Amino acid sequence: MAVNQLELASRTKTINQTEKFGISAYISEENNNRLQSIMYTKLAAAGSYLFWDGDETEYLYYVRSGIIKLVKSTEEGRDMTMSIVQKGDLIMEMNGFHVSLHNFSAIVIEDAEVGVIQKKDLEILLQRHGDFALEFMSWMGLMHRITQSKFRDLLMYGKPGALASTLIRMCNSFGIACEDGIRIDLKLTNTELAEIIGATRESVNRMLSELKTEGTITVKNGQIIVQRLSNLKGKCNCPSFLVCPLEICRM
Amino acid sequence: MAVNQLELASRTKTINQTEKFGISAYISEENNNRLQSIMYTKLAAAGSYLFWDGDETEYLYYVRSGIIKLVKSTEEGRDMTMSIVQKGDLIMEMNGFHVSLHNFSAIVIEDAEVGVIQKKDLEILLQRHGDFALEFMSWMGLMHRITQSKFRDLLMYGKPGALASTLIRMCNSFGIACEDGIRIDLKLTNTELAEIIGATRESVNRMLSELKTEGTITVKNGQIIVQRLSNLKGKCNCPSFLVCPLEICRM
DNA sequence: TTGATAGTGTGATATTTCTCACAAAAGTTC
DNA sequence: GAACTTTTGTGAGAAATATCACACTATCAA
Repeated sequence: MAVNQLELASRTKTINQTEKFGISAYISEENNNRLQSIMYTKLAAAGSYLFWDGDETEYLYYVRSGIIKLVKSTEEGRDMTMSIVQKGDLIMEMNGFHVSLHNFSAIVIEDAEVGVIQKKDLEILLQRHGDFALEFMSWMGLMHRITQSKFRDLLMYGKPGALASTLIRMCNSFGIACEDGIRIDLKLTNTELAEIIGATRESVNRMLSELKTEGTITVKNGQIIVQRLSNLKGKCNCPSFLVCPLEICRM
Repeated sequence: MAVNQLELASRTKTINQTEKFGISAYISEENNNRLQSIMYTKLAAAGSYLFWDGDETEYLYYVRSGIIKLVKSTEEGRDMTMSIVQKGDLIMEMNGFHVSLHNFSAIVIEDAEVGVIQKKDLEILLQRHGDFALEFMSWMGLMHRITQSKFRDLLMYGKPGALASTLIRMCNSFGIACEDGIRIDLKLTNTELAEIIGATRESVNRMLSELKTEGTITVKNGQIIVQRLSNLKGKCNCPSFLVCPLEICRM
């Protein structure tokens, strides 16, 4: 049985592609233009780094296209992916406008075009336009809530729950409705998935196998298609989508 | 061997008690006064709730005294403590100034006096005073970074690492220098500790026993005294405190 | 001071997750 | 399309963590 139509409509990015995405959905047209006006464009090839863990937080990055992952590395070489961002997302990591250091690296995983914003320029803009500052704060608050709900899911329901939560979020952020269900339009290896949920590649592999035999997911051309979203929801205690605000349930 | 003096000085709340604490350390005297001016005082007894998961996010709470924990409950009755806040902390959970719902409950664990702030009043204040808005954003950014680093620690180094990280953070937030080391001035049961790190009471109990026999910690009057902070740091890959900004390593 | 209640300590066992080892499959390059 | 390289799949065993059961200790209120 496929996912019901209401879910498809609300849960996938297809309908959103014609609409506003990322931070622009949270700020006015005018303020969005202001924000755009202080960026300069930079192209970043897959595999390159926008910044490294420990660099100064001098700039913010507005993602125009491509995919970028935010990764914390440990000395022992185990990486943890904090977030995966795309078109419309703003990469910002700073406590204020004074000097501080990045806590993770930004690795481009699909060729990207980003708008680079000088912290100082943003500060001037925010100070001058009170309404922009408020909108920006709203967005910051939302990002914080996403982080909280994400990590809560990763901690509370074991690795299968963590994987299920991640797959649901990927549906909401990268999903495209298709006849079989929701296709996650993002190619990740099992190792990359493991780094998101804090598990080993082998565990992820076994869990995915089980989801396949259950009929919850299927894989086509290396992309995961979620056939039974409700199965995933059950594994991570995701309440009915009326209660769980979609804007928070994302990567 | 006790903790070295430099560490003691920087890592405990003793020196900070005469200084600014919580959000007031991040905003100017003038803006702090503005913030105080829109609060009304409320007393909340231990055991009471400031708000419940699912309530509308109508107010913010500035903690003047007492201790409050922010808890997410699941249907199966397993709770997870997201944060423990104290004097100077601001409890805020909102994506912007429109209607939204709390994602966790705020439970008073030591009699508290809080300043209640109407979301609408704060909005006016922030819009009117651009410098306040910037300071407020700095603080929001910092809170987000604390959340990220906390959950990262909870996920990456197993339960012993999660416990070690939590104990270090408790030293920084509630620690008082004493002759044996750092006394954590907060009484938590093993169950409460378990709810912070996402483990069972029994696991916490066994891990604490081991820390005791190692000589890393000791318990006096129901409070934990950390005797060898470096032992804890080793367990959660905490880099030297010159690299890890203290403002981020807190509860 | 005595129950009642809440919290701690600990063994035995089950379950989850990781580790290691290696084979099979898929993707890339020349 | 042969030779690499990367990724996936899987078994066996080890390690970490949870579960259950119950005794013990501390705290508190009458």
